[in-house]
Amino acid sequence: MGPKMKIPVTTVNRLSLYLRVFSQIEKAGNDTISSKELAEVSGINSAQVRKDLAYFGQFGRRGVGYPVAELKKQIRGILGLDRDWNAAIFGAGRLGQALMMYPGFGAYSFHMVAAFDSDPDKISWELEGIRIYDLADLKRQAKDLKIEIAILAVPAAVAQDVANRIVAAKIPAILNFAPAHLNVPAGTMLRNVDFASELEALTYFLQKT
Amino acid sequence: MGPKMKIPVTTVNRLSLYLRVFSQIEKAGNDTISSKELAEVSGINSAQVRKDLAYFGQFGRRGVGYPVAELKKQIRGILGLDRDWNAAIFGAGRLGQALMMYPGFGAYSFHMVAAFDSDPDKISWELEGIRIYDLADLKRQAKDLKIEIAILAVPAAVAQDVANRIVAAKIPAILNFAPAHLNVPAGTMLRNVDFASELEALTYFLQKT
DNA sequence: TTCTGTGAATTTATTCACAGCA
DNA sequence: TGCTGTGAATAAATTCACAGAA
Repeated sequence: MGPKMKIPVTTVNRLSLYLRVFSQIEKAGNDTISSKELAEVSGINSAQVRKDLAYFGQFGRRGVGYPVAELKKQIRGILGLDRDWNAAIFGAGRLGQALMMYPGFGAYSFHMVAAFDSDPDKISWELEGIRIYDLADLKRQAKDLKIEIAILAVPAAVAQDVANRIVAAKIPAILNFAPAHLNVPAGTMLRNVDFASELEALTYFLQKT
Repeated sequence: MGPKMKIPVTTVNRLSLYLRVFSQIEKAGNDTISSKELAEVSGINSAQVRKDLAYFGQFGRRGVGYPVAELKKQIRGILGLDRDWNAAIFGAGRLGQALMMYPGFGAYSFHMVAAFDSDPDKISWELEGIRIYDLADLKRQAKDLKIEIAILAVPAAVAQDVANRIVAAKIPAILNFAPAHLNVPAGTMLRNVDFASELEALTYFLQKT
């Protein structure tokens, strides 16, 4: 399968699901896993699993399955997790602070290099070894600290404005936690983590019971 | 369009997006909005917007557009946000505590009635007026407090176990914040909020720049 | 005219089903 | 035999394109 082939976004999302599943079943000790087994624990069709993996190479062996350790390493490589990424938190309010302390980030391949806020009472503080900078200094710090990912945890009302500054500072990716819809130019990567939206989908389906 | 028609999940997700967009543009003052305008700010095709809304009724007027206030009310009703939902947090660690304090929940239609943990140092505490109960008491409290939504913020390693207890306590919906893949029976609604997974998708696309 | 509501066409994603390798 | 890798079939979601109401 050629390296130029276009990969569906849904496939990329499932690759991280497979990583989760691996860390959950790894103890089980088998050093290979079949697409059928991986599919069952993931709640996905087995042909889908094979197709997802086949986009990136021939990792499996017919009659045997996939070597777990090797496959895990491959997926991490595909997702770009074989190196560290510099991230910064925007908004040092409650959510931002909780995210600064969240052990999950460090545990994966993310290095939290800074936080930004515009509240003078917060600026220059440090939390979990992460310094809080003035948002007004963003352009300089983004360059000096080589920030690659912006984690946006500001109130919805100012989210678009802060996003604009992030774009202007040439940070190429934003993970948005604010319950707001952001418009960013094509060159900027954007993903949303919207609790409220997920809850709203839950209540829609709950209603129909 | 008949009420028996099956609604795509993607449509339900977009309905909450439209609500976000409304609260962002409401100040602009116009009392109607066209599918084209709504599509533009939402980053969606205008036929998609019309189709999404048409699943639930004929809310628009040809040549005019959709009445904003009315449409907003309709969407809230469709999503089940015209009444309150009792939710409880599972896991009173850092993430759980941050979620307990998160103003967003109350602001929408969610009422946080309890938290659960199994750490004796945390049990019986209260945070933001939310009492922390012993996880062992879940079955009784779930019934007494009429918990309808479980917000899971425990470590990944115990997430499946706590999810099993939630299912056993007959709570019909789970919003999972743990970076773990959960298996739940068909009668239980499950949605995942996985920061790490979103970051991993970002790095995949960042790599290719 | 403008803009909705919606069938038809298209694109994208998932699942089937099987040839071929270990 | 057991399982991958992958074309072909199917299903689902999106977009086009236009008839018809205001």
